[in-house]
Parts: sequence; C-alpha cells; structure tokens
Amino acid sequence: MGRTPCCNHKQMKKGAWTVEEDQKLITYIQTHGTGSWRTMPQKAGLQRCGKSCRLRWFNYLRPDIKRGHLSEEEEQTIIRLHAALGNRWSSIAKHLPMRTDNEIKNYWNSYLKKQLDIKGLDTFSTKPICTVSSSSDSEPITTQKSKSNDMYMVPSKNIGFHEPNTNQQGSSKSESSQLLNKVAKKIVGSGYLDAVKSLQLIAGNNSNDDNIVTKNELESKSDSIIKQSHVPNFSTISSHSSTSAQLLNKMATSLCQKSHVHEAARAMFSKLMEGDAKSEASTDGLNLFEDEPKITRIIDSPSSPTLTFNEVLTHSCFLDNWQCFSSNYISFGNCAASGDESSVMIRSSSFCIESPNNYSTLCFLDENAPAASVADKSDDYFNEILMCEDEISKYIQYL
DNA sequence: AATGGTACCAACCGCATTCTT
DNA sequence: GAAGAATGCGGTTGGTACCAT
Repeated sequence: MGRTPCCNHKQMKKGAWTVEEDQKLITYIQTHGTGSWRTMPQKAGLQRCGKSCRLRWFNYLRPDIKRGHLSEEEEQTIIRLHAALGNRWSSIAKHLPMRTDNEIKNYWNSYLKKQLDIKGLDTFSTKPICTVSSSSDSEPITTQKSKSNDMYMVPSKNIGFHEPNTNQQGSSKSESSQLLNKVAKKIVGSGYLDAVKSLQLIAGNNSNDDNIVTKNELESKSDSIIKQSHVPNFSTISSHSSTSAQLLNKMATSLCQKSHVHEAARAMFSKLMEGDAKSEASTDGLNLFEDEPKITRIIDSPSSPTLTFNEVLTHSCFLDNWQCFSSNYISFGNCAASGDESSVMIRSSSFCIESPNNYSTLCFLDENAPAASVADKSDDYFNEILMCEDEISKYIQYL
C-alpha cells in the first residue's frame, strides 16, 4: 500500500544550487506549473529531491517574492505578529506580501531578536521584560525565555552548554541528556502537562464543536484542573554538572511561572461568569458579534499567557470609542492574578490581520501598564491608546 | 596579511499532518 | 481503515562575506 518513494536520496545532489539547475527548474515550472514535486526533478532533468526543488522555488526562484532589506513597516509588522503568533513563520509570512517564511525567520533570528534584546523588550510580548526573582541561586531567567509559543527550549547557546552534539544520530547520550530525560519523565509523571493538555482540550473542543462548552462547565473544569496541577519540585534532584544544575533550576523556575496561565485562565473564566448576567443589559439589544466568540487556543507562556479566540466579526459599534472592531487575541500581563479591572488598559492598534470586508485587530489587555508609560509611546501602531473601561468590561462580559 | 569573531541566509533535517493507494 | 509517501513547517546547520584586531 501507499505511494512509491519520491526519489532515491542516495543519488540526489545536495548543497547550493547552480545557475543551470535554477534555470532548469524555472523553465519546467513555467511550462508545467508547480505541484507533483515527487516527479518534477526527473522530468526537469534535475538530480535533486522534490522537497529540495519545492524549497528552492518557494524561497528563492518564484517571481512573486521580494528580496532585500525589509522596510520599517514590515519590521514592525513582524514584531507585532510574532508577539501574537509566536514562531509561526508561515502564518506571519501570509501577512507580509512577497516575503517568504524562511526569510522572515532568518531576519528574526539574525537581526530582530537581537535588536529587541538590546532594547530590553520581551520578544514574545514586545513588552519590557519584567524581573522575576528566581528561587534558585542561578541567574535570573529573564533573558533565557523561550520565544516559542508554548514550549520551553533548552537555551544551550547562552549558558555555555558544552555537551557534545549528539542530536544528529541520537545514538550516544551525554550524562546531562540522560538527566534531562529523567527530569522530563518526572514532569510527565507529575500530571502538570496533563493539566495543561486538558485546558487546551477544552479550548480545542470549543473551537471544533458546535456544542459549545457552557461557561459553567468551563469554570468547573478550569477549577479542577488548577487544583489537580502542581509544579514538580526539582530541589532534590542531583546534577552531574553545574550547567545541568543551572538548566534544571531554570526549568523549575519556568514551570513555577507557568502557574500564572492557570491564574490567567481562571480570571478569564471568572469574568465570563460575572458577565453572564450583565451582558444582555450592557449590549442593550445590539447584535455586537456575528458569531459566538470561542476560545480556540491557550498559549501558556509565563511572560504573556494568551487566550486566543476564533475570529469574531463585529459591527463598528466600538468605532467611536476605540479602534478594536474585533479581537481574537487576549494577552495577559505577568500578574494576571491581580485582576483589578480598573487598572486594565487596552492597547489597540489599527493593525488589521485580514480584512477583505471585515476587520480583525490584535488587542492586548495589559494589566500592569501604567498609563503614562504606554501613552509615551510614539509608535504609529499604538496611536490609539485609550482608557475605556466601560468598553473593555462590555467586551469582556460578552466574551 | 593573517586570524578570529560575527552576521547573514540558503539549504538541510526531522517531525507532524495530509493525502494517496 | 491502514500503511506509507507527499507535503508543509519550524529548527538548525554550514558556507560565505564582512569587519575588527
């Protein structure tokens, strides 16, 4: 069963493409179009894997891509989209016409990330990095955060991790690797990851199923999940090296911080409950949303736990007060547990994700942002920074 | 001129998902 | 429905150019 293999990899050429190869690929695609990458190399007279041909075409040869320096506007777009989407380069690339995901990824890794680090900005949330005191003796973790959405990478480069590189074959494991595997087993055994998965499952069910989980169910489920989960204690684990110890301390600290997402979710669910009775009156019969908002994803980043909603299309009822027609990202600051609605500020921008006929706007609830510090920003994208508790509470209540 | 460090980026690799048989 | 290849995506590597010493 199944298909025949696409190519014999042993006979395939690797490395940089020559001008002749490029020309062959271009000529073939101009005649026959893209697709059927499996058979393309042979038909085009190329000793390349179909995968390699596809990559070469999409990232370099196709005519509808723009190469060269990214503009200021493109740069800002990447920063904001990365703050909302994380390392989903293909999704980010869709909002930057004529730019490839590979180019954006390279630009981010080689330039933008460093620029943001220099400026002292958290590359996930684009907010200033908060200083979180570590319970361990190791250095603060503030600069070691993963830039990924929902997982934590081992920051090998920055902590002097001198273990041999065994990831290519996976045959020989260092002592540190073995130790980390043991830790991973402990984490899995603790039930913490199950708790996170359960939370995400709720979100997943909510987005895929017409039978939406009721607010009461969400509240009770989130409660039980929060009660069940606990952060594993790494203090008794012995390490074989100081770097491993530092790494483990960082992991432990990171996991402790992860409990914030539960608080964030809990606060959100509480607001859902509170808003239940009030929402009808506050919307005053207006049909604000064309579709029911549903939680589709929970990004459990400790620096910026985020609840992602499906795209909610609204009429322009908010237009006079603030430029957020709809919101599908709600990102909490580091102290979501504070939950003081009066200090909640919305930073809304006129930045549209996709808007053939409707608008979708990124919208961050920044609970710790003092009014002055945000208002001082001169960034064009944040030129609509307004305190509007009534609108915020109305929106939250409806959600 | 030689050397070392850094930045850039094309290309590769592995994994997850989708598709075909 | 199962098996396995094709495809798409994100992480990483390695070659090259450039710059500082």
